[in-house]
Amino acid sequence: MYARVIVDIAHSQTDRVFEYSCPDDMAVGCRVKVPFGGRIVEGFVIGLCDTPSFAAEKIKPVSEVYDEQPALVPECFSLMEGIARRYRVPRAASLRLFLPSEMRLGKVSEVYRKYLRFTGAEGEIRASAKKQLAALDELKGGDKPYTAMCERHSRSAINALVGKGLAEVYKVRRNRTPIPADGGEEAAKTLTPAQTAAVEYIEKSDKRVQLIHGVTGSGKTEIYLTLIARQLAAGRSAIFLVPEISLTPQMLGQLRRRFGAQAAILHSGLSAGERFDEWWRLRSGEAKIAIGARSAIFAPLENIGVIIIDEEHDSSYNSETAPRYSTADIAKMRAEYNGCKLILGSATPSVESYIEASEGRYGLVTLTERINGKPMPEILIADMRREVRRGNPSNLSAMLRAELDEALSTGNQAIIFLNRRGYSQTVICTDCGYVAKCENCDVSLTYHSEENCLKCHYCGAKYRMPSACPECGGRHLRYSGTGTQRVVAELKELYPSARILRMDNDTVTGKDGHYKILKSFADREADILVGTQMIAKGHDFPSVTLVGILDADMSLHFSDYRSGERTFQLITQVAGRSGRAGAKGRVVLQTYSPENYILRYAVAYDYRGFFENEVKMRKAALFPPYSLICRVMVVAERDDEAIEALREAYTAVEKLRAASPQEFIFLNKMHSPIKKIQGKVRYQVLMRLRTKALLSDIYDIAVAASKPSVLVYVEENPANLS
DNA sequence: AGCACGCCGACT
DNA sequence: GTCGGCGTGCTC
Repeated sequence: MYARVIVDIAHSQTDRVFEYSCPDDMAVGCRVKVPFGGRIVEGFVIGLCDTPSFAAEKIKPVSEVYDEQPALVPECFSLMEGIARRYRVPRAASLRLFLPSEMRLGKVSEVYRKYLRFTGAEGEIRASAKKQLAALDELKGGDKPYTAMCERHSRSAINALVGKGLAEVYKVRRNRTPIPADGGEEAAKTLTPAQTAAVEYIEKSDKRVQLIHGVTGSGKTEIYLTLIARQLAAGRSAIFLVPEISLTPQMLGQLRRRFGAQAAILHSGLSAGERFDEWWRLRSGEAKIAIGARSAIFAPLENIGVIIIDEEHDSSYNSETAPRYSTADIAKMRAEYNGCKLILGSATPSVESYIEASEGRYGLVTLTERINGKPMPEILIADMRREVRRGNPSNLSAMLRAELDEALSTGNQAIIFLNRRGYSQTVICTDCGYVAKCENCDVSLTYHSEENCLKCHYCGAKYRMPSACPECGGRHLRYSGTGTQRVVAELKELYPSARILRMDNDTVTGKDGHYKILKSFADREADILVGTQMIAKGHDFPSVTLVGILDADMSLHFSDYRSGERTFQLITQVAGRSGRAGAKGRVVLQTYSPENYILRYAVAYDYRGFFENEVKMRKAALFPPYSLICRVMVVAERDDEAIEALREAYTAVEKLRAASPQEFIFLNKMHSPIKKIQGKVRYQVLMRLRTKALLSDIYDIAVAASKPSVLVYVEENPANLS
């Protein structure tokens, strides 16, 4: 028997199948150790054959087999090919996605618990061997843990029994299963007519992908859970994906209560051992539901009955390291392979997905009513231009302050949203115009008042806050642009008795930091929560009646075709935090562009209106999905090497354009908007293409232009252009 | 990716 | 005369 092996070396030159002789009981999907060019490396058995296709005398034997049960499910091999081809990575790199990282290099092994069992064999025990007799007697009453038996009867006695064949040791894998079901079991809730209709529609539909567009609080989760439960009942498994930030203990506890040990959780907050065990519970079939962030799409499940991607518009579903896969793409491949549905859910679907649904390629479920029947909070627009004219230097408009007064005096809570951490965005010298910049990155530094220092938000470097301008020695350094720390300072002055909590990257520390702050706010240990993007995701705060959005414009004026979409999503999501249970909520939206159409649609909760406008705009201007924006990034330590690689890539793309000029709407090479990050220079070839026809050629160009010292990679419709 | 094999400069 | 630089090439 011969094993067809992919060695675990992610390099184009080793990205081939190697053949090794192996025992006849070898199984496809096992991890093995094999001799490879004078050393031993890990590999994956991707196939078996009886006759080798390589000179038999050169074939070596597999040196070690890791897994009793193959770690890789059969589906992995078809996905491996798909990913390797689609994203131009070696097959070893695509196979690594299917294994938890701690499983490679033998970092974590399984934890076993040894048990003793009476074999039933007849054997001689002298009457004087009292300990052995007593131990055997106990064993006859049932299997016992090995260590406990040793303590009770001494190890020598136990080993003597084993030696005589009267008892035997067997191992049971012990699971380090995280997040116990604390509150017992939770029964399925009765579905509303709208939810029932949604489940029925989805199950009857013949479309592979289903989009659920449901307003905040419309009960999407219960639909997901019902779909999962029904697949489990049919003997199939399920994958449930949420953005990393939504994997809160509350959310996981809810799933544990509902599905018990059938749910396995895969996420970065777990210890290596926990993650390993949860993974094996899925692989062995003990658990049937994989819950996690993006990477859980690679869960080792067979016979998948449904795949769910909640908050499908969330950008965390795109991988930022090679292979730069889109989770929905992988999910589609898996849904196709398993013949199951892929459910995409969101209160603000991505324009791309909604186009697919509105043109009939995806099924579409629309939920317009909230479960509790409460209307969506009213969104008021505060015109900040008028505040400036009135001479209000504050970051808080008169309208927001009046609403804050009201909320606090009635004993309710408020959330203030501002997507910028730190105290001030930058420090500028009003004498000479000097702006403090990072030495490693081409960005201005953010002032942090708590540590009285300047921080770089791209590389984390800290600098001492200068007392005078380093350029001209001037003493007039001005804090320009507001961050969360400054808002907190301002609120403290205005509301000295209010308890204020801040949540951003600086206050969220440790794996539960995020949750701790939210819990403390939910427990009413604070009156006002000031935070960045991370407060926008679906957490329920029943007593929040006011949400303030300080600079709704910030994302609006980026020169990015998705800025309108992002702004709409952000406002809708943040607004959804207000008035979920009790009194009617309010939202104050501060802006310098109150007439902007994106804001108008957001205020009216008019997704359709926003969508139709957006589609018209993108069609007319040929923006995605009516074109493909493609960026070849060149990142290197040395400027000359980067420029050389950039030239090479650009010349190759130009050659493509000469051959098919009709494909190109735009092509240029340039510095990236942020010229340097973490000491590495960044250049790009930017292009807009009519179709995906040339995409694979572009990937080839990037592979060809990269070197060990120069990273060259392709981004399709990049989420940001930094 | 690594490691071997292989051909040209400064050292005991 | 040797030790060692890292350029090319192979790994079942």
